[in-house]
Amino acid sequence: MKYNLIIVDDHKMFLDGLLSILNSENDYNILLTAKNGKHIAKYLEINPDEKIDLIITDITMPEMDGIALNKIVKERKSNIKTLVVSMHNNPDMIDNLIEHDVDGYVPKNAEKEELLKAIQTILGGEKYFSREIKDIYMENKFSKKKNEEVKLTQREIDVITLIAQEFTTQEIADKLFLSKHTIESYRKNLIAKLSVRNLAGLTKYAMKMNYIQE
Amino acid sequence: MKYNLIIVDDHKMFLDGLLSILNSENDYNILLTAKNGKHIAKYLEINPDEKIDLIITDITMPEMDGIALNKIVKERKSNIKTLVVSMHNNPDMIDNLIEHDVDGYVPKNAEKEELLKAIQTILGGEKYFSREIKDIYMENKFSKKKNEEVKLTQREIDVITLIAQEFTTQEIADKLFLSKHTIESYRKNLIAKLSVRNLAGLTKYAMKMNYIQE
DNA sequence: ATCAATATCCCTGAAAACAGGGGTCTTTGT
DNA sequence: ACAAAGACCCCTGTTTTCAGGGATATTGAT
Repeated sequence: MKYNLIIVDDHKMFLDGLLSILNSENDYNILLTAKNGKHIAKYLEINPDEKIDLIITDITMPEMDGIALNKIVKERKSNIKTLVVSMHNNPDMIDNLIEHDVDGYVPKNAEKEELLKAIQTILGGEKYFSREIKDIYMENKFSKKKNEEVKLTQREIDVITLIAQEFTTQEIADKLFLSKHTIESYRKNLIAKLSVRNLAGLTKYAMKMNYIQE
Repeated sequence: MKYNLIIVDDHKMFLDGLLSILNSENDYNILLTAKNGKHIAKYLEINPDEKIDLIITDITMPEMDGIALNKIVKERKSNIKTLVVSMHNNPDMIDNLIEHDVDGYVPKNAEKEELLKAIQTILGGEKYFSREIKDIYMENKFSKKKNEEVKLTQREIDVITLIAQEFTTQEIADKLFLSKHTIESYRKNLIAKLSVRNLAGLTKYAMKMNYIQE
């Protein structure tokens, strides 16, 4: 009996690569491929009883990315394993995935052999993370300890986002229906919390955290 | 007689994808694959007389990226065609490639058929760019006209870099052995030139231009 | 030789940011 | 039930930014 796999990736050529690797193995049956997580989420909803063993997914995809997909799968269908194959090694993404019980993570520049090993390991019930990914995860956890878990409230995120979008204090106050003084307080707290010196530091933080895109 | 191709990409799995696509065609002989442009540049140097028809390359790679590789190939071996296959659609990268006579550009999310068409077109002596890439290129040229080529002097780059690194005006003045007033003038000019509103805008520009990494 | 671009410096006044305090009220967890 | 955390507001005084005008000296290209 073959394992049923689903592959999600918005890069056609990469998909072809994965397919050619997996088709040369006999144990895997590719149920479905898709360009984004939304298709898969829908599919799982419509076919609740189908036996699906593993979903292999990229991270950056239009509409619904791999982070969101993994979250949904683990919340609704925790018996389905998930393996992320991505070229991104953003520590926060990795952290998010691991917190949401992803079963494995292999970078896209990994050897074919490692990918197959990851799949086998995961289907065997264990987790598989590439050395590189483990290192990034640990490094991140370690340095987070030093920074003493800087966590912003939603309101603070609102304010820092607007600051990074080049709005003045008064404009932000108007937008949020708050007093100018309140915004000044938030800015002051943000600068202290994030250990930066001024607007430039706040802006960089906002970019790093993807509060703004530009 | 087969065409001799070289493929450069640091993502093993993607390489496998390309190989499986191209091996199923009979016209192509894959001479060599590599993980970065440096290997290829070396290879071309050592084997100056080998008949090479086309180099297919990614853009982001360690050591020597696709931009640099294309430049070198076109400068030293202009008879070798180059095709970029990348998921990046940064207008400046595309612009750079086209200025340096790249023969084609196909995004990684293109269909297999489009890739093959691109290769055939290029080997036939014409250029091939995906609709998407052409659009980005034209859009960029068009909007550049509007923005009237914002070009910063080296000194301005120095100043904006330090600003984005969170230094105060006085600190920047000290570092550059200039008066505080001079830095203020530079900042004023930068804000005008770049059509931004404040430090946040300057910081974002500096990041976009890679003046700072963080 | 000359002209444009660049680099440098200065001033004023208004607006904004910043440091460092103060506070109330509501929500949330235990 | 009560403490902690968050959201919200205010004040004073200093520093910095920003818009708007200047100016001069050097350099590079035509």
